[in-house]
Amino acid sequence: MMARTISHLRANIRFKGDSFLPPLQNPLSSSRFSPHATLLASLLHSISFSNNGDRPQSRYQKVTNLDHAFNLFDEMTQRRPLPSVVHFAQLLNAVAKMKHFSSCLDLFKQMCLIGAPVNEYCISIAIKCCCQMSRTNDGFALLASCFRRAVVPNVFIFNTLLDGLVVENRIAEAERLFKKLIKQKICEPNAVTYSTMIKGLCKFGNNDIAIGLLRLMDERGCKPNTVVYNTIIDSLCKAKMIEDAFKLFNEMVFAKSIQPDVITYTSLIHGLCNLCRWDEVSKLLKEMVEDVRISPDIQTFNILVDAFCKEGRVDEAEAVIDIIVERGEVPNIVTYNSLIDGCCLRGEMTKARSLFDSLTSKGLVPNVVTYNSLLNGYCKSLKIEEAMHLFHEITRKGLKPNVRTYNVMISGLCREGMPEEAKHLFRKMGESGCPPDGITRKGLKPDIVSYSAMLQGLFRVGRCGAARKLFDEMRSQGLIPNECTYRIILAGLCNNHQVEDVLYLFHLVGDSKLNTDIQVYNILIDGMSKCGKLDIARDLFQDLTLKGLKPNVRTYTVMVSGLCREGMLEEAKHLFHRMDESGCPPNSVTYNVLLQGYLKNQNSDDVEMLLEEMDGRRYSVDASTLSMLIEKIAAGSVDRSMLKLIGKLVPKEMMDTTAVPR
DNA sequence: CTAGGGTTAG
Repeated sequence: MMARTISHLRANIRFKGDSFLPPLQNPLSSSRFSPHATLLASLLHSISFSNNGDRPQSRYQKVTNLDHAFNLFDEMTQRRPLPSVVHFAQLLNAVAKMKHFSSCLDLFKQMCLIGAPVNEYCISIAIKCCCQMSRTNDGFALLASCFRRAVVPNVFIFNTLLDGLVVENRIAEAERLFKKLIKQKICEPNAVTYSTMIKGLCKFGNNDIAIGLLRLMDERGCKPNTVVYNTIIDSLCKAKMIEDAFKLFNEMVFAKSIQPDVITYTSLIHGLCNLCRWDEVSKLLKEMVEDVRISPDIQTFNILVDAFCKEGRVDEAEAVIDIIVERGEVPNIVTYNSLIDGCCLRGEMTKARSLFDSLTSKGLVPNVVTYNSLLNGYCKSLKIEEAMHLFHEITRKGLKPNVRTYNVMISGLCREGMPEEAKHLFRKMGESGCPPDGITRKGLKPDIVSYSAMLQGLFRVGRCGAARKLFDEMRSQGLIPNECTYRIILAGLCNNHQVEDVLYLFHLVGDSKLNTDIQVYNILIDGMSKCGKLDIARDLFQDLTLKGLKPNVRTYTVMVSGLCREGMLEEAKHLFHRMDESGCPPNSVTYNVLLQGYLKNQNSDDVEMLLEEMDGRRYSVDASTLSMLIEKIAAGSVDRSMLKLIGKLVPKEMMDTTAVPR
């Protein structure tokens, strides 16, 4: 009766609590906070609080710091008779919950040493610690000790080990263990076993097999639950297979009557955000809020904040943060990291910096993600000094730079033509050892992105030999070059006039996926014509259509540029006119390229016509075109009467820095 | 009393 009253009350409160959320058609015209709503909110809070007061915790469960835990453990081991295994287990669990996995293992080993009682619960905690530290093999060694102690391992232990294998990406072994449990009837998998195995399959993109396993568990009499469905739905969303995700969602809700929860909705909303399907995001958000059992939480809102930031709508993201606060939730570091990253991506470093500086006053501590966004922003804004300064601050603050941190710095230094400094960091990242807390973490290893950035830097300063050596080193590390590496190498070789090597590599790769990319052709066409091999560039341009590739604006532009370079103005003009017909209209860059071609070849009438067209399309001249125009006017090869028109084509920002003759 | 699902970065 009481339970029914509470749940009824809760439902009502949740329902009225909807007024906290703005109308969903426009999530940003936020409704103000009514006093009534405040009252309901505090009531809701008190209800969820009183429900929570289960059982008092024992002194072993209450341990909150490591010293305390060790002292208590020492005291326990002095007692005779020894305390019960339950108390030891509670202490172990408390230490594990604090994420002091290796300390927890030390305590477990000591227990074994002094002959304290050890049951399968203690062993499962110890195994959990091994797995959490990516030392699943040690977990299996502990499993062996189960057999020696005549302790029968239970399904908890196997689930933990299975998860350890999945965490370490040892998917084949996970599958083997899973099958062995069933075939040898070691223990019957439960829903957790299935969801863990399904998570592993999803992690490797085997969504179909994961769905197969979902069917299998049902057939074997293990009812799928929300977690199992959520795991697959999220994986489908991440693979942009949103229709399949919704198919499963409908099956779960309507055919199986399994309740979706906040995680189900959050996954789907995230998937829709990634596809920019905003109407459906609103619809789902509305559906979620109208279901009295479900309410969006901070993670749901963080996804919305991030989505707005990625759309470049930082103002709207900030409005979502206001809504979070109005609803009585607390924005966390993830919320602000998205916001800071959004500013950095738009080059708004002053705002990013002031957000960063305001974190402390909000009780938030920047983490390595925060720093990486700022580093990236500073590097892209060519403020390498500021980035370097911040990079050193990371370790000073007791944080550990990760591979991304290093990669951002490496590419930033390379972009500035400082490959030596980049290489220093590149070598340094491998040396990072164990942090002082004794938790063993793997040292950082340069990954494919680190190598690619480094290669780009070496090519930039013309050090092809060093690039070649680094490429071989990368291969010897077992790193497979990806499409990005491939493009960097092609462009690098082109820029250094290594024509034969480029063509050799291109033909070596043949018709593989790498060469069915228009970007590759753009690099090659541009590269070949810059190396004076216009005939090869032309062949490539002919070739790409045969391979089923569609030239884009860049393709046409580099081709026009190549033709202009060789003074083949008629052909350039012809190609230029073909662009509109091909549904690929020239952009500002194309116009500038052709204009420079005309200017170099003293084609005054065409210059005027092109300038008029640019004005009509609201395009502007770039800095190098402008200086060439000025030069030609000074030399008298372009008529001064065009100055007025030219003035219209100079963007405002350039007016301040460039002297335009009057 | 232990085990499984959703958010941020190049």
